[in-house]
Amino acid sequence: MSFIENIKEIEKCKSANFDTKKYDGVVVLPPPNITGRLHIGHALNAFVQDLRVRFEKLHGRNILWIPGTDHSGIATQILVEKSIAPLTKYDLGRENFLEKVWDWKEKYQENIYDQLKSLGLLLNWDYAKFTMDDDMQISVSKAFCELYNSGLIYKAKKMINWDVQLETAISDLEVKSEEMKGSLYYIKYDLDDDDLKEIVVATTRPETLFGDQAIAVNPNDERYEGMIGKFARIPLTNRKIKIISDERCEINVGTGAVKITPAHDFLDFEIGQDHNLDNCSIIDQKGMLCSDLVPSKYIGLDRFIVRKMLEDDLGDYLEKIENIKHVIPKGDRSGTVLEPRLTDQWFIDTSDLAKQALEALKDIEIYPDYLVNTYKHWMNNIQPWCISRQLWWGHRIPVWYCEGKVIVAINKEEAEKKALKMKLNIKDLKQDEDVLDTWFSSGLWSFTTIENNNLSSDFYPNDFLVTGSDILFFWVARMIMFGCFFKKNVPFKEVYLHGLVQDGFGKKMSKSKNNAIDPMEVVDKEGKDVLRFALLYSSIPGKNVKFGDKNIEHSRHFCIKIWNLYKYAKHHLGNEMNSTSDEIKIDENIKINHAWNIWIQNEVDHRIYDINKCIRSWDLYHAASKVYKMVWDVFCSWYLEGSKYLLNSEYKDETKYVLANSIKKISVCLHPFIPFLTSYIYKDLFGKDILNHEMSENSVELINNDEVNFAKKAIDAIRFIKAAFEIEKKPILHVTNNQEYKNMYGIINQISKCEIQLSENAYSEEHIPYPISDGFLSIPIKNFNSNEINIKLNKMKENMQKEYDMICAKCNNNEFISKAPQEVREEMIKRVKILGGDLKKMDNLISMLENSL
RNA sequence: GGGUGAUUAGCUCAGUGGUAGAGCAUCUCGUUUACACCGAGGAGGUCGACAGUUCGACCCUGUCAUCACCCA
Repeated sequence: MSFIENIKEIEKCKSANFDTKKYDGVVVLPPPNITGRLHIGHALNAFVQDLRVRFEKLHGRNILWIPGTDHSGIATQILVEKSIAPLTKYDLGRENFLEKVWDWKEKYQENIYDQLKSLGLLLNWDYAKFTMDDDMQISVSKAFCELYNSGLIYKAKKMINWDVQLETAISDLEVKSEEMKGSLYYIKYDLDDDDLKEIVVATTRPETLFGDQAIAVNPNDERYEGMIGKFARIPLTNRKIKIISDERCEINVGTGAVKITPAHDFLDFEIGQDHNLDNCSIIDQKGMLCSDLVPSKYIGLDRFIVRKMLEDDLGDYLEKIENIKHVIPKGDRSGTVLEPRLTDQWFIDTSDLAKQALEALKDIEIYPDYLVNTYKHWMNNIQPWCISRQLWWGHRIPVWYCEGKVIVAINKEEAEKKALKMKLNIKDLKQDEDVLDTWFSSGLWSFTTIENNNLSSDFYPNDFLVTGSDILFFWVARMIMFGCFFKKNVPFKEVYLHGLVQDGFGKKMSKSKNNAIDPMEVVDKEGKDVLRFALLYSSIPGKNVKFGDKNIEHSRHFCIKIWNLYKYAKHHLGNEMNSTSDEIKIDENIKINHAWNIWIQNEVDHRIYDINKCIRSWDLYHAASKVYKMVWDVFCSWYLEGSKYLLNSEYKDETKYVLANSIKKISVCLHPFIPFLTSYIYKDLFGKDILNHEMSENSVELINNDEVNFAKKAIDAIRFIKAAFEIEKKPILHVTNNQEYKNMYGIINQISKCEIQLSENAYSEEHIPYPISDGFLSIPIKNFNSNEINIKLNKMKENMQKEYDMICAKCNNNEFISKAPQEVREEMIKRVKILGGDLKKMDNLISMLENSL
């Protein structure tokens, strides 16, 4: 059976049991939208959390990990509207349309849940929540009322960014500025009292000229000194507008004179307020021209069409058109050019919330930490948050209107009660048509999930939050603001923000570019563990994740390596299986004597401790790469190879113990990264569920092991010589060393495939003596090309000499001697001694070879 | 315009005030013993540029260049 077949079988097994009545903490899954399928970013996000949940479990903490989905107002509504085409939502009416959305929700929520389940996560499905569940909706209404009663929510007529395609207001965060090519139109306005004089205004939006209320110039602009206070006439309609002066008008832009259309531009609005100008709107919610200020031929036409028409219609009034590049605000979801509009909207006054959210930083660890600055910067420049949306799908704003009065209540019954108290006619009670920004309910997620699952309030704050760095402001910041306001405490103790998953070349994954990797396809083809390790091993903190087939291949190779490690262990430990329980019996009291075994136990313990430290600080890339090194480079390439000798020696029993015990520890350490494979290995070898294992957590110092160092250096040297000189397959290694490292000869022999002989004299005509620290290797060579060897040896000597000279120069530098720390000086002196000795040996070797020619 | 980060091997990226690292790719050699989905070895780098601090800088500090992201 191939590895893939094996792992597919293994992954079919249910993950080890994790049923517990008692939880020590709560973590929430960032709820995916119900818009479709999971993408690779969801997989990364889920794996990171699952890693930590398993890690904590292995350290004795049971974390309740709560799944859920998000109703995602705008995105879902767009999709459902598309799905009912050619009908429109207006054809169905609000109630019928919403029924369609709920059908959609049922279908896609199940889809998403199935996909999450196929990733093999420790989510507890009994606690799953949807942002629009009845109880969650009540929580949202309550939160709205509380904020309203505290004076933090208010309704106001303000300039907001309006999406003409979606026909709704959006928040500042949903605006994406894009640099585009555009035109600057220079338009002449006749002066009212003097037909011969004119004022030229530069604008990028000529179609708004019908809504002009003034022309502004800078008070310091000498060109227009005499014109301030006079009147000009709008071309085509001849309406009179005043020429005003305002410092916000930039002298160097265009002609220095700008038209002021308070209803259609943020700055114009401000200027208009200060100069008591009217706010006549001439563009409707669809981006069409309206209002009786507009000539009838343009009414009902799109703003861009009118712009084009005006290029002709303005005739002589249009002085010139200049090509420019400028920044255009576009809707994040729809991609259409946004229209600043003056409308009634609900806002949250964020200034106090932001203050608390900044103070809260002392109670939250943000990883990677440089994002703290980004967070602070945003909080310090925060604006009121527009929370109302002119959509149908979402949390309906819990506000009722009755006989001109405003009633804020958690539901209709409460609103009626209040209306009756106010002696109003409840027949006139009408709820606000708008819904809330999706992020409003998301902002409450950290505690509404706890409360609506009837969990103890002790579970707040959550242990941690893992999410994408792209929603730091949308979600993380809002959760912190809301957490501090509603619960008087931060929502979570730690936040880990991972990057976006991009393709192997750093490009955004998208269906149109055909570079998207579907996590479900990878799971089908490669297995959950392979996808998981591939993603974890690619996610460098603070960077976007570059992810391609190479990453998957690398991960697959690693999983196969582990599989083969297991096969080796099974083969050598197999006969130690207890026939009844089918598990390896480990004698805990066995005495470990051989240096190779002593070394690996210490090495593994030390590395595991180090890896755990990385995991705790959310440095998963380094944790994964250290895991990789421990398994491949240390355990398989060194220890395992040596154990092949030991398992046939007098050290057989202790070696079996060390092999089994190390694999046990390594499996547990690996488990959060590669759960299915390790569960299987652990269960098969040790007969228990891996998640019931408890890791010990002592800091372990690396102990220097001279014997092992000697063996490794000897093996390195033999390998080098063998490769460099292409000597015969089984050379004899003469060791002039004393008996100190005798125990290592078997291992050296096993790994380097050399025969070991003790020899008093390293120098003889058939041998190349090669210096290794604390001894000599004497390697016999025959049929060698002496010229080639000479070149190689001299090159080696050159390198040694270079290093020797450098260190000598350092040691002879008085300033170095007097200023460098003692340990560095000692290190240099030690190295100069060793290098000096090696150089002498090398010299001897070279001259000996030359003499023998 | 403001902010944050980056610039290291052909590619993707780690890294540390004291001799420059990994994976992939490339080249050479090697399949009897967990693994060719493997093992051994080689080649390949003025660590973006210029100053400064330091006994010593790829690392710290400044300036500049280029790139990326975020906010206007």
